[in-house]
Amino acid sequence: MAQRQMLYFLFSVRRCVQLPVASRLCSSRPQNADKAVENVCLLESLSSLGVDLSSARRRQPGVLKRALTNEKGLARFLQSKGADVAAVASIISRFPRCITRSSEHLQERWNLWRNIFQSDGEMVEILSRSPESFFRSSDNRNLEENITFLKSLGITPKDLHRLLTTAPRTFSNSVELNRNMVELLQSVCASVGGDNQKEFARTIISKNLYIFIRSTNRIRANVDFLLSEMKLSDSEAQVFLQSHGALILDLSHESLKKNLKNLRWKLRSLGCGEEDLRKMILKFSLVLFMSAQLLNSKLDCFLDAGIQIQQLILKPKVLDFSVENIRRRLEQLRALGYDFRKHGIGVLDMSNKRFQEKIRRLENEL
DNA sequence: AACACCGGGGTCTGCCATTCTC
DNA sequence: GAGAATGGCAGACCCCGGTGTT
Repeated sequence: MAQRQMLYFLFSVRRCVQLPVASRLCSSRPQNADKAVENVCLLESLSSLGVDLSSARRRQPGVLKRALTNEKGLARFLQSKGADVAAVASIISRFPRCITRSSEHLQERWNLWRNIFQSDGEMVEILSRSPESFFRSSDNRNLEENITFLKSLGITPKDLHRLLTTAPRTFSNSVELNRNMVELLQSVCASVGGDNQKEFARTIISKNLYIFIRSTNRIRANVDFLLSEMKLSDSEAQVFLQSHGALILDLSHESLKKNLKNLRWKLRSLGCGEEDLRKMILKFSLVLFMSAQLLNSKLDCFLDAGIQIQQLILKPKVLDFSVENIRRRLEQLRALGYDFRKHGIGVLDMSNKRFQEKIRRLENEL
């Protein structure tokens, strides 16, 4: 008991609480010899929780050598929040360092996240999905500052929730990293003549929830590339970046270059020029998101069905649907003798429900 | 009623390399 | 020097329906 009180004292004076409270002190060897050796008691304890030791060892071998850990406390904590035994085992197996967090630390971090979520269950779901996002950093002050910072940008509670749900890693980034990203976005805004930098950044974040888990280098490279390749005017650039263009920034720089190169090549081979390329991208930026192979196979589906490339350039949104969906629809329309030259391709740009209704109407007309 | 325009919603981790800290 | 903390990367859409117009 005295030992435990001593531990309590030690933890309370540390800035980043990492040590366990109600943990096992089981070390059968002297300190020095212990260094390179796994803690047998810990291994047994983890096994009893159903942890996949080989997975844990492969990911973070150092954790298995620690004398002090809090796996039991962690398990109790997570179970009290609604996680089942299998979920706890899976979390530890995938991010073993989580067992080095004290119960107080866990409670505090949980509370900080919980302010943004609706329920514990929702959080358990995210933690099970991505244990690393929650546990990788032990800095609760940084987490708090992050939330304050993100709120200060004017991000709505709804978007904050979406951000934490979709890209939970954002909240484990250092505030500096996140701030750098916002500053980059604001400088981009200024460089394209925008006057409301805050609004600009907020819009891009809301459109692209993954932005904070990308590097500023990537975003900068992609923005520079897109603006110079597409020769956009300031106002075009502002609109583009604040709509679907925001999503394109996610791509690895190499993929973006590759995809644009392919699209340019494909259009040229069909007799189109730079203006057609620009038109297509501005109308439906996500055309750049598609891999060369996927894009080409979709375009070929349409062309093979007798649709003109100019029709696709004017209505590129039809490329948004999956190849299977496109094939199915084209087949249904072919069976009905649908004439795209006469009726256009708008029929292909509908939700499935609406499309099937349209097919029924066409059948009745026959 | 049928169509066109438009924007929204879901989705993303697990690993490696480097830097920091003790 | 070991382990912890942090930054960065690969991978590469699809679908729905509200609403205004004709």
